[in-house]
Amino acid sequence: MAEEMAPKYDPQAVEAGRYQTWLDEDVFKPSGDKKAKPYSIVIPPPNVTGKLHLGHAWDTTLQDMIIRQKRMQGYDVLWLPGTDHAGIATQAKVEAKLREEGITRYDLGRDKFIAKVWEWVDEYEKTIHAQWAKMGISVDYSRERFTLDEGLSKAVRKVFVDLYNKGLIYRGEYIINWDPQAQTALSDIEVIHQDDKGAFYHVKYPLVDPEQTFNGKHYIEIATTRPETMFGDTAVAVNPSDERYKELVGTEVILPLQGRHIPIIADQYVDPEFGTGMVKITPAHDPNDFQVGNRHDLERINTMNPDATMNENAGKYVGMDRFTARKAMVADLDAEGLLIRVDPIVHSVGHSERTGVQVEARLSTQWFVKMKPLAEMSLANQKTTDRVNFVPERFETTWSQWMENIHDWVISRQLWWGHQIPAWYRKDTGEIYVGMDEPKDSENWEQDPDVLDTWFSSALWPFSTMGWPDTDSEDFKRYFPTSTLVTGYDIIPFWVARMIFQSLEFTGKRPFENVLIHGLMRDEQGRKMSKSLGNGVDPMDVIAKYGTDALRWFLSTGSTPGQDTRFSYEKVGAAWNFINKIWNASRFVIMNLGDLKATDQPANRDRFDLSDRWILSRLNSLIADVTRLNDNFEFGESGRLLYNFIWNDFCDWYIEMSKAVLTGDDEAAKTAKRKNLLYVLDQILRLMHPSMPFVTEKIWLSMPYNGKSLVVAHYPEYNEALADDDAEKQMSALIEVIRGVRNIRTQAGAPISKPVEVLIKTNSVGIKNILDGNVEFLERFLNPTTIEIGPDVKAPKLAISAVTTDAEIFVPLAELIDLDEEITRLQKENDRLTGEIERIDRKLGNTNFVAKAPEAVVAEQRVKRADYVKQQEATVSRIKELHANK
RNA sequence: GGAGGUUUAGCUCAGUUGGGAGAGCGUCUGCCUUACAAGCAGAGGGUCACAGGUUCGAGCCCUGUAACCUCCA
Repeated sequence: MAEEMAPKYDPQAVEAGRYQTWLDEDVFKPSGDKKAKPYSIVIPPPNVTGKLHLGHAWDTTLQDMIIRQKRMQGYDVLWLPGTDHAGIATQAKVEAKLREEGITRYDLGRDKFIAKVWEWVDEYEKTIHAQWAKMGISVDYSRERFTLDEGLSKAVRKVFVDLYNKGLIYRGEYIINWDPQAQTALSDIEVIHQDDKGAFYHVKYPLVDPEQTFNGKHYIEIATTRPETMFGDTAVAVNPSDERYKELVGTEVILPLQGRHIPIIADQYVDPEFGTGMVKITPAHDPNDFQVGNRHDLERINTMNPDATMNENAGKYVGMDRFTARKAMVADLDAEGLLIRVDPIVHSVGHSERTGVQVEARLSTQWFVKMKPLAEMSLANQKTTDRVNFVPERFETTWSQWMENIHDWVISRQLWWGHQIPAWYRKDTGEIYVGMDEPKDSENWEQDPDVLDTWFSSALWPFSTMGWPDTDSEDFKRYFPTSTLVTGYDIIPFWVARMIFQSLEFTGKRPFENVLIHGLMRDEQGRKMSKSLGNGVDPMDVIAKYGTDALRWFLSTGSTPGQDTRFSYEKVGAAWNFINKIWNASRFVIMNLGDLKATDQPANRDRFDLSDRWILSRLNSLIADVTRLNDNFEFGESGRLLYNFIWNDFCDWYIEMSKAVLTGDDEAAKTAKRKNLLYVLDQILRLMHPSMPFVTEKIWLSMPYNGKSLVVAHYPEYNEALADDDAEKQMSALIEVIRGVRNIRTQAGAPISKPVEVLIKTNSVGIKNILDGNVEFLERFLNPTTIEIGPDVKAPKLAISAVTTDAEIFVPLAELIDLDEEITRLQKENDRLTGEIERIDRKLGNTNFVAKAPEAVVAEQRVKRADYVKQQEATVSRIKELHANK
């Protein structure tokens, strides 16, 4: 039964309770239809203790659009949701919370601490679920996964053990990125480089040999940005080809403040152009120096504790924080006359992605994945038919370049929250055991206390969530490999790349056929949204203001694939306006259905008027275009087409024209019109449902149907029988005439409420027939006193005119017309037409153009020319007449 | 240093195998026309960053330059 619709779209009223109804109706689960093709997506799992931001909202909206359309198209659709334990981020949060209570994780101990984190997880998971519900995403909750689930943890252990046994995971001492606040190792991509203010400290390193001088001095000059690591220096290096320092190589200097004798060595690594061309080598505190140290067999002296305070190797500076120690040492160098000068510089400094503190290069024993073989395999796979399609394509370059320059992946993290590394060390011998389960004589072994990098488990997400390593599991067989993955470009190395190589390595297949990459959501000024700037926008606030559908429409159509987008409430407001337009168009249709019984078919063709044939033809090509564009993930383009069709074709023309019929007294025509209005609206709602599910469902259910839910209704399909070029041409002619008269009215300052006489002179039988056949529409749109149409229509002496392709329009407005003004206007029009004709003549006069351009293009120019000429002739003769009347 | 992106109307952005550039918002004018005034009907507004090249023809393809942004080293 059609219920009364409010005159204004109210998202709160529309959305209330709807999501729960969908869940109750269980429409988000796969159909399980074995004859249908499967289509699957796994959600990029958000941090379980985080909150969804606009980036998530964007990401999930795109996925939901794809999923809802595929579901309506009859695919057996699975969208699998889940969350990520986010090791370092989550642990940092809980530790911060504990700090407020004045305790540390060590006070609690590992087991109690982890229990505490689980409490948090349970609480925060609810937030994410509530947000997903608000967003309206059609995921299958019965398959929801968490990266620390038993099944997924088993997958993690299996992958670790297998890679270890294949020699692709190893443990070793290496210089790694160290977060001194979280006190854990970080992988290279968890380090954010940013330009910081620092200084080059020029320091004297005295020569050991009392007889030796260099440039007449008894010392050499070393420039360093990190004097606090000085106590770890084990050499000074110069470039072997640097003539200036050749004589020094092989001699020794005295390490200032410390007194140790260290050698001067030659190594390619040193850039002679940079600084003084001499660098101190500190193998335990710099990754490059570490490499130099390996080449020259230098001692590695670690001078810092894990919390970045100085250790006993730093002499009297022991216990000082690294930055305090820097100041103290510089002051002491100065006091001893060893500081030459301090040059301020801006240089790139690594910071922890999570805690923001300056990262230390630290020597330690960690677990690594040997990346080269995995990277090579991934790159090779892109040359096969099992390749991953990056959309847009250019992101494949981002990925492949990263894979080509790959470094080994540090996977151990000195955290408690995560997958504990399945490696055990024998207490007495130190022997290493790696396995799925702990050794039988577990009392003799101790498990590695560290956990794995979170990305190690998310890399398995597309298949671990499907039941792997149980390769016989139904979901794994049916829905893996997945169809499409949707994520931002910022996460390509972290996640996309790792899913690809882990999937290829362990399942022999790509994890997904397509990876759709979107950009970043920026603020109104184009800045990245960030906590520190405080410019983040909570999607829930946007929804409270404009509704989910408006936010979704903005997110899904407001951007180009791969491109960043600026958020603004104004844009969401525009989306609201559009939905309000749909709402009101629907309101009009539903209010005018009369006693029309349930139908989802158009009227019989023999009852069609021109506007019916036209709108159905337009709708039909819209369906083809939207389907094609969406299949290519071009949602912005398809959105524009939908917007234009609904607002311009459907609302401005079709509905307006329908009023002529609906207010008439031909009952059969009325019924046909009602059916067609309902049909087109129904198709529109189906097309719009994937991007704005709430409002379309609400409207659809208030139509005289027996439909259960749009979620599982059929998506429109192109129907050859509805294509009608003839109707589209005729309608264009009709619209042209109506616009012509409207233009005249504006020029004359004659509002629509003032009836005017309309004269249309045309020699074209076709045009006359169209106009005669649709005179009811002309009357409705033009408010004429009389309309005269034909070849013999006489141009009135005083009238404003307009010229269309095959007709001249006159509106006699003796009292309103300013002859000179009208002549000037027509003269301008004449000039424009002259210009157009000249331009075309230049083209057609070019023999190369006529010879080489496609025939259709040449023909089109000829048609255009003929049209312009006709219009010009009419304009010129009109000017003459007006002159004659002066 | 390497790679990628961006540069189109006042603002934010589209522009689908090259065939005289569009939208939203804003501006101006006129309308409370029975779905919508958050609306309707009109209008104005652009040497498509710059310089070359290819082509009958370039916003689109090629080369170079500039500015801004991002990633990597």
